[in-house]
Amino acid sequence: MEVNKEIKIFIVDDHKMFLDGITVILNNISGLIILGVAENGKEALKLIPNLKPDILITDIDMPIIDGIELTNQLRLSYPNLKILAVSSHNNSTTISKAIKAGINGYILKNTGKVELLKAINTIFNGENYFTKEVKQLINDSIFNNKEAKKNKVKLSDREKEVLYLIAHEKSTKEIAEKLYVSINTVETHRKNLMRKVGTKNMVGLVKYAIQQGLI
Amino acid sequence: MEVNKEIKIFIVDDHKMFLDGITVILNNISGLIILGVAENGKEALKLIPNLKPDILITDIDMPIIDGIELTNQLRLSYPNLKILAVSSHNNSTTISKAIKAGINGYILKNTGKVELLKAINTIFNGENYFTKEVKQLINDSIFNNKEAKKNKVKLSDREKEVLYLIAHEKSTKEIAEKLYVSINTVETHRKNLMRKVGTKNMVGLVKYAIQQGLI
DNA sequence: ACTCATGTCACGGAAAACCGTGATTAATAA
DNA sequence: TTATTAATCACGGTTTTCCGTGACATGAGT
Repeated sequence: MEVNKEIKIFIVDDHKMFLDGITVILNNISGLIILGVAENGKEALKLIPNLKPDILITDIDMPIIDGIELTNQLRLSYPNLKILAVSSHNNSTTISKAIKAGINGYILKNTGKVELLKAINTIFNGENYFTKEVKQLINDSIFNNKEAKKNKVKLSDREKEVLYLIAHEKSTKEIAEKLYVSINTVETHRKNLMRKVGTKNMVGLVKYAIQQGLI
Repeated sequence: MEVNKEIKIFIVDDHKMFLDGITVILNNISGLIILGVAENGKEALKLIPNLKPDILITDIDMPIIDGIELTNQLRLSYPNLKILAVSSHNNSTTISKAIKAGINGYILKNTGKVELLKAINTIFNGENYFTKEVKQLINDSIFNNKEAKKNKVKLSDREKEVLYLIAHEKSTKEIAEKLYVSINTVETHRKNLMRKVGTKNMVGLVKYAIQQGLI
């Protein structure tokens, strides 16, 4: 088992215990290299230009320069730097700001090591990683539009069944036959689905179904 | 940073060097526990019932009882056991058999540690994990149907544009207005899209668009 | 020179989706 | 008890999608 790439990491946190803990954890994982650490944003800004890490793991709540301000200052100069925010609490305003600043991931301090590794791997591979709770908040508060409404509606079992079949490219007629009900009934379900989901056609329904993981 | 869960792992490989290597690597990662190892399938079948691992990492090519046979024998008795196949070569027949046997993941021996960890985390969380090359093979050979064709077709720029708008819930009329062409033209594009993608309606197009990351 | 893909447009008909409105039954929640 | 929901069905009308078929111009590649 060869190592293809080593991920160079820089960590910023004003809590020394946390800093030490995460450093030990990540140091014991080959494939990862801790290039350096800092206890505040100012120090981080000095060190990062020379060290050129792949990933910056930063606390959000820090004195003077917090994680968001740090991200803002780094984002333009280092567009390829992946920034993983680690925070002890999750309020939507902070998360919203962090996302706007351009972080690539956001996890909570009470999440396990397994998820930390997953987050690191994910953002290193160019994707964003947000922990489950944060995803929920994003849906609930930032996307305060159609999306939010989409996620609030409750579909009945029958409606889910119909939606599932729609998303599997079945026509109304086919669905009616499959469920042993009339075409009119299926059309009513479809209408109700569109009303609940907030869309005007099948395309919206399919997108919703995929987004919700119903297919 | 607390550890939520520890992942219990059992490893089978007839190459002792590989076995030692992977054991050392994984032992250095907290969150993972190597419960035991075996150099052949028979030995593994003896040890696994007592050790009850979460994840079995097994080589595919082994004498007497190979990884696929091992999977077949374990799958029924231990439905919750996650099995990660590790193989040095990737031919579609083997992969096909492995998937039918019920493995949860398939990676290659030349992949890095980072991906190994990703695979372990992924299958531990109940999802399947297949390395990129394997995914490609799956698409090319096993799903020798619509899916394969879907991934082979080339859409023209204009078609992609139309597909993008379709997936954004625009009607033919709206698309025609937006692109300054006639409705007939948009319908032709849509027809060609459906022909190329291999579907009979908008639902299939949207699913394709999402799958291809066009929206 | 010829073929092929692309992009444009047209026509007609069948099928399906879309929309509004209303109704019945059963079960459940307030 | 009353109100709400889920699930069922109906009807009529409009709009859109779906399908086949054909045509023309352009440009790139063989």
